[in-house]
Amino acid sequence: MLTQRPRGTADLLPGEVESWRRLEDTFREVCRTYHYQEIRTPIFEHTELFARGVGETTDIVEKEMYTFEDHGERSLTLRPEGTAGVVRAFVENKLYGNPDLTKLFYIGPMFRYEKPQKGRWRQFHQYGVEVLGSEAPDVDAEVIALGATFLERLGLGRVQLEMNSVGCAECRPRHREAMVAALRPVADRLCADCQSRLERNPLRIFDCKNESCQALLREVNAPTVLDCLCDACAEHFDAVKRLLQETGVSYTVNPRLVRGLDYYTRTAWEFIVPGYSTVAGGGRYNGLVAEVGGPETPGVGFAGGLERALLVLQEQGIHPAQKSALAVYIAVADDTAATTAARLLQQVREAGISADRDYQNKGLKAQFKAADRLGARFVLVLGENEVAAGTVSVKDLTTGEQVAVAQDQLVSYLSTRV
RNA sequence: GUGAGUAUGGCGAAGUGGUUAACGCACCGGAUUGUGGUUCCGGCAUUCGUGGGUUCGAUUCCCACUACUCACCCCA
Repeated sequence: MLTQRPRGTADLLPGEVESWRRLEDTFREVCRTYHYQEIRTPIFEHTELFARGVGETTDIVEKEMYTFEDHGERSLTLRPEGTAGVVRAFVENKLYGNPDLTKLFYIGPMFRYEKPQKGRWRQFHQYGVEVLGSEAPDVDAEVIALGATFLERLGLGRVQLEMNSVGCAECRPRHREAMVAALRPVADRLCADCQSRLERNPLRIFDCKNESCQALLREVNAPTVLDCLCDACAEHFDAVKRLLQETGVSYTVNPRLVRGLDYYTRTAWEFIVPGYSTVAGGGRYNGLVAEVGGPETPGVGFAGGLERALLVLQEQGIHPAQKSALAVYIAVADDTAATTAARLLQQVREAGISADRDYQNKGLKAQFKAADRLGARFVLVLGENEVAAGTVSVKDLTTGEQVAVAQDQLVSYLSTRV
């Protein structure tokens, strides 16, 4: 236990961290061009915020939250997603007072108590954006375009955008009723999972992999949400689709697409890597700000998983970044050169050139091996001879050539060659 | 929460109810003087996830636990 990380967590070792940084840098850069600003909110919040915001009946709230009590007997929860905290910060800091739209992005760890498996962790990381203050379909389209641009720039390759509209407080209940009404009479012919879905989230039945359930849906001619959309929602959805077409973002409409959080209204979408899984998802949430106690404010956003994006990249054989190479390795051939070596090492480093040395009293041969292993470009050899002559032997490992350089010329010699 | 599989040195991976647990990679040392990447030679698990049990004897058989992996539910 002592030497074992908690289940569902991961150590990011040197060599992996570089890939993460590249992804984060790319996301920040895309957000900059879309003019979104970074926000950092706490990793834990009052439990109530997620219960209310994400939805009491969602799986996240029902069984996946990391909840604990602090010494003041407050119930706190490690954030399972990013939107609730951002919306809370928006309300608490009265960002709604800003005459402009609030356009934010974030990157950080999220926590869900789940059984870990491929691409699924208890501590995982999401990048995401939220726009607060506009109902315009143009904003939905912008947020989607931002996500598509990011995934494309990452090099994820074939990513599909699936779109749906889940309606609003007016049309959604209507659809639910219609579906339940259609399926209730034949409920006993649904699989066990779908029978519980019928009560909890009928829309999910469309997602069932069981062919008999699909056949039953066709048989009773079950309506999709899109069939039940009110005029305003239908119009909004049409506008979003039209805008995507005009900006060159391709998509498919999937009337069976559902999202796991209660707060979504109208537009919902997922970015899917075919044959693998969803790498990002989002939607509009017009009721959430009011739900957590702020003024009626529409919002829209999306979030994606860093681990999943990285996994897809890895499976495609793309290794975004590697460990940084070392420019200079100082090899000490003789104890009498130790202080000179320390001095030169410091000078080289101060000149902005990466440099390292042996601290394990290795033989010269072993020091060369180490330099080679570390990918060093130059090895500086210092021994009795060099100290006596006031020089340093500089060997270029890529060519094998070695020259003597005056110690006081070393930095300028290296600067022009590194 | 449900189901299945796996668990041997830093990594990968063979293997057997019984004196010294293959091999590969990595690592360390050497092949005469202060020089790497190739080659050659040598070294490197009193120990087979943890705890019980069966047995004269178990790393190999049984049980429990833990962890990991995969799938389902759901999701990033």
